[in-house]
Amino acid sequence: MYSEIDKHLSRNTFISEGEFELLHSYIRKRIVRKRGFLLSQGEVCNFEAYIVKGCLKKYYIDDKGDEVILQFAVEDWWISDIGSFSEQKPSNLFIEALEDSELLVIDYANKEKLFEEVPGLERVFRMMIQKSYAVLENRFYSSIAKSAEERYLEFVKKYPAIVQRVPQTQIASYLGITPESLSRIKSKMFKKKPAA
Amino acid sequence: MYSEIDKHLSRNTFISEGEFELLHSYIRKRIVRKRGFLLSQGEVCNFEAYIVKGCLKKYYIDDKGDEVILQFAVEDWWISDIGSFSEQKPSNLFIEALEDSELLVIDYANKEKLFEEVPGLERVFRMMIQKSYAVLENRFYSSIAKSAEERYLEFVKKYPAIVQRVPQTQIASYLGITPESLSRIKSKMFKKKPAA
DNA sequence: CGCGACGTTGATTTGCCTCAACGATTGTGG
DNA sequence: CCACAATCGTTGAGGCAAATCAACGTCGCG
Repeated sequence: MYSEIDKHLSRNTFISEGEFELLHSYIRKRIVRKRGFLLSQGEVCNFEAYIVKGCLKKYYIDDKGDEVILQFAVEDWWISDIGSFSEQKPSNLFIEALEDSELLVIDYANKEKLFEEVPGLERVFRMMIQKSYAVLENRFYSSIAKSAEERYLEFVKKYPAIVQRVPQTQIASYLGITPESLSRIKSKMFKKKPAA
Repeated sequence: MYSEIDKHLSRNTFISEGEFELLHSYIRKRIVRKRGFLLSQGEVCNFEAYIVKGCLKKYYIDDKGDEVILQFAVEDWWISDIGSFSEQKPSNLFIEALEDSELLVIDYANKEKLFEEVPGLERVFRMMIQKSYAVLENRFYSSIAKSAEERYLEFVKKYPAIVQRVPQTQIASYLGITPESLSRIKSKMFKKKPAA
């Protein structure tokens, strides 16, 4: 049950057996059923969740009442509202399971304690978030500079697994376009280059 | 000369006199004249820079040869290409001074050493980047879900000082619209609600 | 079995871009 | 110190990518 997260966290830094045990004592397992919520708007996000199995989405509801999907997350990813978590203030976001999911969660207090007792992990988490920051920057660059079609192609290339697992409507929302537009983009692509 | 950065870094964590001195020995002052470059495309970003005085922009050049501005930074902010810095690989970005600027910079090796010797600062920097992440997330949400006009209003509200200091063309680039569009947006706003 | 979610397609609208021209301001070299 | 160039902001005309509104077939789930 812990093997994946252990491997995930020790990718760049040595962590001893004892430290792993400490880590395990600070995290707990959590199951969320399809359509279940890990976080709802208005709550303080009190966790960072590592996904052992399953698929979730993070989104907010815009003025028009539509979902705007910000992130999909599958196995071996983390999901959280970092802003809400790190400042311990209410979130505007929802995190909802798209499939039955199995998570390992750590809460704010335990994360603090863990860093005190295993300083090496503070480094690991700092590097993780630096990496996330760079990824988000790249996504941001695409979103301002590229057309809907380019963004879709990029998405398919980057996350082929998610394209399989998630309905098209939701991918459209993630890309910031309407489902109708995505449908048209796909049919146009298909005419141009009949499958690879 | 160090008073601002000391205050900045000790906002959330206690740092002793001796630790501050260590910090000062690892950073160095740097002056960049208006239109001077702190980073150019192709270089590895080997610094994180704290702005004591001045104003800079970070941008890349898109396929059409246009500047796409990703960040403005003024006094008491940090600027760097985090992706390039943390992975020590070439950057796609430029960082250029919009005014004569005075910076305090720390390079990769010194930052590592500093964290080893003052673990409390690892925490400070982790929190800083978490904060930056949250800010970037918010900006990203706006860019996919909001109209040009909404984004401009948001910008004016959030960074009134920058609106004063930076030409409109550059703000347009930051907002992901053309200067012409921004001009029209402003004139339309002015008709609707003749100043506040 | 029936209802709601999903995907597709068509007609129309719209927000923003592109291209172009022009006046005002800033900065610079002779 | 002036002249000229470059930068900046504005305005107009026309075009295009994607949104909106609407209708319809399919599928899977309760």
